[in-house]
Amino acid sequence: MTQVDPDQGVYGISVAAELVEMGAQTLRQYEARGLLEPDRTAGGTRRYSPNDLDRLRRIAGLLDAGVNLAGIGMVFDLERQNHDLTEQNTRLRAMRGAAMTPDESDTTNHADAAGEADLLDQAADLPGDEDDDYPLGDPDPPQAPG
DNA sequence: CTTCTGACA
DNA sequence: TGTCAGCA
Repeated sequence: MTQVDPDQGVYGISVAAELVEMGAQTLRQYEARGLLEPDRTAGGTRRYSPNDLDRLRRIAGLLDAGVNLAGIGMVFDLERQNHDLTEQNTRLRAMRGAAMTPDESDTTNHADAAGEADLLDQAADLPGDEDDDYPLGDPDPPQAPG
């Protein structure tokens, strides 16, 4: 049986917009905001995957909950970081359980010191490898009167 | 179909 | 702020 890749873009923007009950312009806007990145054909037209449609429905839900588009972008980024960190966590746990015997808690000579340091480096780099998108720096919003 | 700009609540 | 209409 040929299983369908849920990440594979199949729907054109009009079909996708109808399926999620949004305007096509709105879908383009979400992509411009970085909330979505549907596939593109060689000609440059968007192809939305089933996962993209789920993402669009989640955007609608978050908007309905009162989260603005900027906040939704933060939610998605945090979800990705959470996913990556969880993955690294399970790998670290698995490796430590396999490589260490009770007597070998010797601090001087770890057989897998190199590999362990490598994983630790990856874990440490995770939050930063996403170039700092949301500085959260200026607390005062630049707002024009009227 | 694409990007871009402006208007409305 | 988010959505929609019109243009090229």
